[in-house]
Amino acid sequence: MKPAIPKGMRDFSPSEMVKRQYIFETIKKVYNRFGYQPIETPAMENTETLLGKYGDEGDKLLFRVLDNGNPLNQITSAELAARFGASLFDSAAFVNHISGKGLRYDLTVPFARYVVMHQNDITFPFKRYQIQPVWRADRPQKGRYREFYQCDADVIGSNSLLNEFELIQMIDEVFTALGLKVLIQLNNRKILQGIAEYIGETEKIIEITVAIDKLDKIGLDQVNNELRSKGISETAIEKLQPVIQLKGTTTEKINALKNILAQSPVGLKGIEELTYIFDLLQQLPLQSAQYELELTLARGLNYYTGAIIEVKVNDLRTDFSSSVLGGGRYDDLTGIFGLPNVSGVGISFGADRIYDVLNALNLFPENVAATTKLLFVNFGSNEEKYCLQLLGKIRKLGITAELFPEAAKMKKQMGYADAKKIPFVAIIGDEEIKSQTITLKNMTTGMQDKVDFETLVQQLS
RNA sequence: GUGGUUGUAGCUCAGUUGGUUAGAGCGCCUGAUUGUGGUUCAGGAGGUCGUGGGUUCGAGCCCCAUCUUCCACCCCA
Repeated sequence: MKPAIPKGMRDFSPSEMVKRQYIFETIKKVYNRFGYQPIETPAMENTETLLGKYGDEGDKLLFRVLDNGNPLNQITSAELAARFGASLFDSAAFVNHISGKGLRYDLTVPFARYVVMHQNDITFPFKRYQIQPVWRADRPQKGRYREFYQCDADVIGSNSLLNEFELIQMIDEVFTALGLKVLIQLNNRKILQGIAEYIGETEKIIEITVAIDKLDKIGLDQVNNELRSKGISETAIEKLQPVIQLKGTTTEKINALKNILAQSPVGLKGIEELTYIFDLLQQLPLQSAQYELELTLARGLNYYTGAIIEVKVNDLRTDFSSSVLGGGRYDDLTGIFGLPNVSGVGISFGADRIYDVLNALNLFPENVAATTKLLFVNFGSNEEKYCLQLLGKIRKLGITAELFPEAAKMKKQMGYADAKKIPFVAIIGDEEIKSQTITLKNMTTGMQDKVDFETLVQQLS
């Protein structure tokens, strides 16, 4: 049979893995330094944990896993025939009947489930990070994969806005370390709700936010058309115009919003929250990340209730427009799992997109590919044993070294070192063993020398 | 889910209006060089032309279906 992998999923070769690990390590280090602790959850969750958490669109994108055994055995053939034959055959119910679990769609919902299940062992506020793949049955395209890694950090059990601030600091730390210029866009769901109230369409907040989220992409006219098609009244749309077109500095925008939302307690609360965060950012400036208030930022996920965070690449050398991070606050995510009134706030780096951007911009450091430093040529069993001793010593000193596993032709062994870009080769035969020396060849210059062990170590470190 | 696009050697790609035995570059293997890679030279292996149907005397090329690639929409990291 012909080897293949499922649509939208990828293999990663060594040259890619060293770069990927560099990203993961950078993020992990920052998370650790801020006191976040790692957890992992299983690739699969029960269907009922997943369903209904990401909206109708999200439900469609869930990978469903067929029950083990033959789930159809549980249905009698008569029943099946009746269901299939009936015009009202409920395919969704049928799928649920034969599939009790699915691949996780994100890390936030499994985390909420985790928190509820382990609430007695957790000290709140609980700061956790989680770096694992998630799966979405989306059509693959630029910056979009069916299997990709999210790098989440969340704080659960604290309402303090200091958490939002800390998350923003971590975003800055990570992208500064990676050398990537980014723009952190901030918004607040409460402000969006206030705007919906202000224009008299409180019920349509989701439709409104989804539409205005596209302002950048499709322009004002198209946004208004979409609002109309969602049944928003003309007067509401008219009232909305000056709001979504607000220009100026963050302070100017906020001042304008204070007037507009003066009658909306929720809206004012949102402004207060944002102001608090912006004040902190002013007192303790970020290292390299830019930030702004972006009123059209909505995010699709239903569960955000406060802060909304999104990060975009801010480098003219690339037109990569997808977000490389998303996040926000969700006041009652654990409620549906039976633990009400616990607030959480978190962020999620999209590692695969960050990889694509760093690669396009050539921002991976040269030395990420820290490969083998020294290869011992293998001449046979006697020489092998001798080399193994030296190899052990070298590795103890922290130098990456290997012995070619068979006494192949010299050409083959040298070719291996060359292909693997190993900078030094140690050639040890009878002669060298007798004289207690090592013939050390520098593969870049092509020069070689007889040296003792100390000199060898010196050359390699 | 909607619209478009792609598939020929390990990789990148040629392949004429449908016509004999499907090519190139790179890579790989062997040798020139039995303790010396990257350069050079000589030779060699490697293809169900994504898959399944159809049209035709004849299909890599035309038609249909399907899978895959990439892109846009929806949505999103």
